[in-house]
Amino acid sequence: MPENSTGERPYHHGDLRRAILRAALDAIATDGPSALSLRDLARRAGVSHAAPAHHFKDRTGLLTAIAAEGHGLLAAALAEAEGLPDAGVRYVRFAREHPAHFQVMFRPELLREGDLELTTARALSSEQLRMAVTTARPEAAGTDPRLAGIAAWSFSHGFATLLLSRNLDGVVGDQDPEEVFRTATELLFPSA
Amino acid sequence: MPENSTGERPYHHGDLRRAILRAALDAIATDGPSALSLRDLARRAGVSHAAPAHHFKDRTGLLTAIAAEGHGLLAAALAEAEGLPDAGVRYVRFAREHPAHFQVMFRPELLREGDLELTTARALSSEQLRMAVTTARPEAAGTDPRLAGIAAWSFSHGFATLLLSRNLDGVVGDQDPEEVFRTATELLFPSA
DNA sequence: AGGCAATCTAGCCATTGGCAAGTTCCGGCT
DNA sequence: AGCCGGAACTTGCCAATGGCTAGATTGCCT
Repeated sequence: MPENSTGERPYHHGDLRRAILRAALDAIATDGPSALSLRDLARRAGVSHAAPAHHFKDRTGLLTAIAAEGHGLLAAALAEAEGLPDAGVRYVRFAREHPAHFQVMFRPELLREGDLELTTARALSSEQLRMAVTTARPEAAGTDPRLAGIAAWSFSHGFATLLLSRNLDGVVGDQDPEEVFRTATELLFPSA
Repeated sequence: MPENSTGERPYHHGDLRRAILRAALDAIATDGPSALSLRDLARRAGVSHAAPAHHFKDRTGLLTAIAAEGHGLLAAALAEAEGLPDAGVRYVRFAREHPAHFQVMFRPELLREGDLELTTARALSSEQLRMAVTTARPEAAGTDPRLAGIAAWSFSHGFATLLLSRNLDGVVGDQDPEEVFRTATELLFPSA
């Protein structure tokens, strides 16, 4: 008898997986992945401490699921990009809009490397990365696209990383980070 | 009586602080900062589990000390740089030679932000960063040095980060990462 | 209606970080 | 020399965590 009147929660949560994910993203965004506590997530969702394990095997499983989701979101964002600079802007925007995903996606030591969902999602996003570089620089046919890709990715990734870790606060000031990135991009890739 | 003949360790370690630091750098370099266990470090050094706390208040204190040391090392490395591209190369080289330091230095959530040693060491390295940019680009007088600094730092930091997190393995292959970075730099900063 | 599998709970264990109180030792001062 | 203050280290403790196992509950499918 669920005693549904007031306060009493039903035995089955209904959407625990998503609830845990939401809480995890929230916690990671504010305190980083290291501070993530499965038991705390369970408490927030109002379930027992062992409940999360049923949806994500372990801590690593949870982080892996987040990383996979992140790669999917990133791939979608990059797919709409028009030109290399725009792809970079979208990369940075993704990092700002999904800081928790971003902080987890590129940390192999936190992830279950063999995971299928992760592998396929990662393949998607890398493919978009590659696409953005190869299709968008017809005028620079002489340069190695592989090298250009490394350069563009390093630049965007570095900016996003430094931004999220608040290491650019002093330099960017109150300007819009996205705009700063855009102008910096024009400095490095004077194609536009 | 220390019973110095065989096996028996003296009550005082002699150089515990350094021993703990060495062990910590080792552990972080292989498993990342999240996997760091104070008790494990104590075991490795052959002391009790509470001994480390005497030299570094807590986990945060240890990581803060490492970060401060790292900023000092980075500042020293950058001080010898000749030109912006060379500074970038040295930045990447520093990350490869001191991966543990590098992985900790730019993670505020792991550090005691008020710490004096950290603050001063960080001031040193940022100053060298700024120097490398402002002094090395006389021909591009028109461009905002602040923006050029962001661009250069983002690029170098991104490359170093992606390299350490093994996200460039597939792209760099068996080439020398430093050489790859150098040629990528020439692509972005066609001054050389 | 019956049963099965997914979902969730309860309890246990090893490990960890951090704190407090006690012990050993070094070094300086008289 | 003797002593004494403080630094270096230890032992013991507590709360919290991740992960495992066994058991309870429930929705769903036939």
